[in-house]
Amino acid sequence: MNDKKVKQILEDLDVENPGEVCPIKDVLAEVLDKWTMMIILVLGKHKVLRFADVRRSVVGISPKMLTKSLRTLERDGHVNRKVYPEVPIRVEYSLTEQGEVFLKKLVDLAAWIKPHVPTIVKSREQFIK
Amino acid sequence: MNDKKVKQILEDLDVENPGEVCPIKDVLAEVLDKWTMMIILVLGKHKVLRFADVRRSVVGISPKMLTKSLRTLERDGHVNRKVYPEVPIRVEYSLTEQGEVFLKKLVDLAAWIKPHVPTIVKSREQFIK
DNA sequence: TGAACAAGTAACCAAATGGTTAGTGTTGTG
DNA sequence: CACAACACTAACCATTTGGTTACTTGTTCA
Repeated sequence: MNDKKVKQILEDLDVENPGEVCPIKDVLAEVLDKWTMMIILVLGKHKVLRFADVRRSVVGISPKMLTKSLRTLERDGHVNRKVYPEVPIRVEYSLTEQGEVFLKKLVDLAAWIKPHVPTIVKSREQFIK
Repeated sequence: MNDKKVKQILEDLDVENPGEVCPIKDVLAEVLDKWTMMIILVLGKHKVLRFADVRRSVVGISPKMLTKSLRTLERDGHVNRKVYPEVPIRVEYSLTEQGEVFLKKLVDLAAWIKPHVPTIVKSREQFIK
């Protein structure tokens, strides 16, 4: 591994600067959150979904967390929120271009980690105490 | 984006299987945890560190979280823990080969996300309410 | 004799996280 | 005329998370 690159990233992530807000860590943490990740993935698959659709697709999510996660994704520019002021109201969610980029990275990450998982599971089983 | 691949990952991540334990999500979540990530990075930079060294390098971490994170990393096979039964006791931590692989991926991920951060920060500022 | 050291561990506590349930307002349907 | 549909929001509460502080253990050094 390239030491210079590691050192650079350590600086970028502000490991030695206590108390500082690090936007890189922040953006990463938010996009890699359990529910957020799932929402990006289902929006990647279905392209356009209404609130209730996402709720059905992401099994187990509560309306509270769904709203919260969608707002964060919207705020960070990963998701479009389009409101149709009909009655009953209709709201459609979809990935932005930036959201698509993140989707791609998430899929890559999951695909990359997949073959490592059996080894790790084995390592866990052998770990006593 | 390749729809087949997204569909495959959605299946791998068990989005539609409620209550199931998904090892991929699990392994990802543990390695991407705030403190765990920092520990992998400082071990990548310094190669071998004692408990107190890691504590100094990862500014702000409490001994409780340090122990917990190191145990998880050891359990998952990312970190070696070598005990020298001297007095006072000496314990050295270093990355395993697998840990080095994860380090590389973490650095790649951070490096990749870095140029996206200013756009996201701007998007946040423009987001009202 | 007793303080210091290393690598934790134990006990306690505050804060954050997130689930559940009920409610909002309007309109089309049985 | 009551109820379902939709996209949330508010209030409440249980659980989880993680920080702080003090303690352990055996030997060496002052």
